[in-house]
Amino acid sequence: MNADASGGKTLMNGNEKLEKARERIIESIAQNIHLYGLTPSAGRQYGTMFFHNEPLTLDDMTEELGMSKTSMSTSVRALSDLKLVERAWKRGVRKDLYQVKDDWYQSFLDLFSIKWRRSVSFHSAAIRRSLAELEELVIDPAIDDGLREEVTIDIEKLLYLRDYYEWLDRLVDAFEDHDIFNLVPIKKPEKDTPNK
Amino acid sequence: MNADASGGKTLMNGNEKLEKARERIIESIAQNIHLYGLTPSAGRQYGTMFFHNEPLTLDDMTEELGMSKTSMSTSVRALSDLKLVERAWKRGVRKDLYQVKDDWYQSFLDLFSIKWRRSVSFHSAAIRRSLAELEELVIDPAIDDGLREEVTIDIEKLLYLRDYYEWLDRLVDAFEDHDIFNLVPIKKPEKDTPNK
DNA sequence: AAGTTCGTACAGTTTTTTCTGTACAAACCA
DNA sequence: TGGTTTGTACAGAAAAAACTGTACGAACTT
Repeated sequence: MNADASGGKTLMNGNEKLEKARERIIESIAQNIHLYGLTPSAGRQYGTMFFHNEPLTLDDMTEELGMSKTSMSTSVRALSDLKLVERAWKRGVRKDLYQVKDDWYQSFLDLFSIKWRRSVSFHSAAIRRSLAELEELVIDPAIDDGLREEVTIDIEKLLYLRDYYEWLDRLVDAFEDHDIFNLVPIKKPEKDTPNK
Repeated sequence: MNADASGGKTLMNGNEKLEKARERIIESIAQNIHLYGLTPSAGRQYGTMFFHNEPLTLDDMTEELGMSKTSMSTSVRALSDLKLVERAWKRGVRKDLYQVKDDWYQSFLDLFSIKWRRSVSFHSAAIRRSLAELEELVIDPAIDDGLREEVTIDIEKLLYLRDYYEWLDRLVDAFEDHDIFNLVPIKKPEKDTPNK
């Protein structure tokens, strides 16, 4: 079991060490993926795929994670919806193959875009409607002055919100268009240059 | 009940209209607050506070939302942790008073900062550790070449992640320092200027 | 066309989260 | 000091979410 031929100070062999180092990262992803609105299981799935150098099938994942194929199917779909994972092809393989997208910067931008764009348009629609209603209400001569004042205050608030979501929309634009990299540049493009 | 003195085309009176307009916004917030990691209930609580022009006590919220005081207490804490809500004081009132922070831009930046900063440092720590272990492992003469190659690949991956989180950290800086407003400016500062 | 294989819809179960009521400590009041 | 009032910890109930097994349609094989 613990036979260790080398004169090292550890009881673990090399494979175990590698596995442990990977496991730590995977667990770290699992614990933080809630920021992406995903479950720890999906995070573990992602992490597993991340360290596999070949694309995986649903059956592979079932094997690796000891979970049902149904679960693998649903969570790989969730990962794909957020563009964290993409399909791959390999000739001769009939099963669907999946692999992680390797550009994490882009994945982050995609996440941001998908999540917040949806939110902005949802909110904007609600604000537009309520604003229209209140602007109609405020000029209604039949309402009393106390109410009119309340309505006026609410209109102010909604105008503020409208501006805010308009700003948020432009922020998403800046992410989508990669303008954000002008403000916060990526240091090392892809390859690391030797010696500084 | 539906006595409507005005000659309007609606059956609702002014108060109902106002209430409906508010309700739409509140529900919109409730449906989207999951982006902040909060429950719809907390969102409704926030929305209710948003339209109240006076700070609210826990008992007020219990009244407004028909939920237990315990729930109000826990979710107002969650809202405070994300700096969406702050305590207020009013002389003569013994109870704790809460109100929404009125700067949504700042709230957004706070959220971003709180959520992602924590994530970055968590990930970075894991990466540092695993990287150290693997760099020790890769120079171990006792491991075979197949394993060494795998370890080398993983080290590459971890270096990539390290760069990525370093970038994310700088991105959070840019938000915290308000540099983001240089890239995506707020249009109307606070007050809306009449006639452009 | 019959037989496989694969992915997912769906219903039911397990697990997790949210919510409530009770209980109690701290602060205030008289 | 004894009596309120206020906020929250905690245990249990209710609600929601995650997960599994079965079933089935679609695509491929022969």
